[in-house]
Amino acid sequence: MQPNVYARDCGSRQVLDRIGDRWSVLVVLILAEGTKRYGELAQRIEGISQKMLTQTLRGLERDGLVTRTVHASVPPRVDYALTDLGRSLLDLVAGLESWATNHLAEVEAARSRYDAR
Amino acid sequence: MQPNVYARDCGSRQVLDRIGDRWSVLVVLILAEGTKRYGELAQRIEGISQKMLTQTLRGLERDGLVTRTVHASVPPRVDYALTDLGRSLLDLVAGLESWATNHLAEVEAARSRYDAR
DNA sequence: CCGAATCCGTGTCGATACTG
DNA sequence: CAGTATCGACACGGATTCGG
Repeated sequence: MQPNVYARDCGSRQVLDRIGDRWSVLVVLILAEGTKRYGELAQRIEGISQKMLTQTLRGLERDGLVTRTVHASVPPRVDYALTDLGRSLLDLVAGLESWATNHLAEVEAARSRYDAR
Repeated sequence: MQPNVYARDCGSRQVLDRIGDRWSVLVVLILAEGTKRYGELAQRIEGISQKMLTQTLRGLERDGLVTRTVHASVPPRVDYALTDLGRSLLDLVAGLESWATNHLAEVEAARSRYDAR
């Protein structure tokens, strides 16, 4: 039987949670361009704290979606890149991004209507 | 210019957040089958609290993804259904579900490797 | 200098109990 | 049946500090 996302204890829930994570999607989208340094990720994603960026990257690394490479140099340098598994997510997250941008106006209109009610 | 999901104050961030919401995805997937009552949603989604189900449905309604219909009867009856906008999300969330189920094994393997490290 | 770890205020989540 | 109210626990986020 297929994993069931509606079941409480099915791991597929946790997988969905990671995909759904607000920061994970943005990190994956940027890493789609290629290997990036920690600092570049921090700059590109406005509003993310160092703590959450580190935590997000750790989670993605743990789930096998990104690799983390530490270069022993001064100044220190840490590179992140997508794994094959991570790249298999690209179409999906790119779809999310384009849906969000394409339907933003409709959603905002619906919100105005709801709030004015 | 297109909305930029990386910008802090762009509404597309909020749209992404709703799509990414752990419960929203599950609710939308079930409503894909057709109109559902509050109670049926609560039963189908294991582990969701009444509070979060209500909150999730309100959010989806506010964003114009779901309609809420109250029937003045005893016992009360409230129906939820997807709007056209909500249906436009179906392919995407179905894709998320299938990715999660299809790659669950790989993710769990990666986690074991990481945790054993 | 860049990246990670720590402390702490705050908001959000979940469980339980209660109401129209 | 379909919510609302309340409260404790936990996770988030910011600022600061540490470490290579």
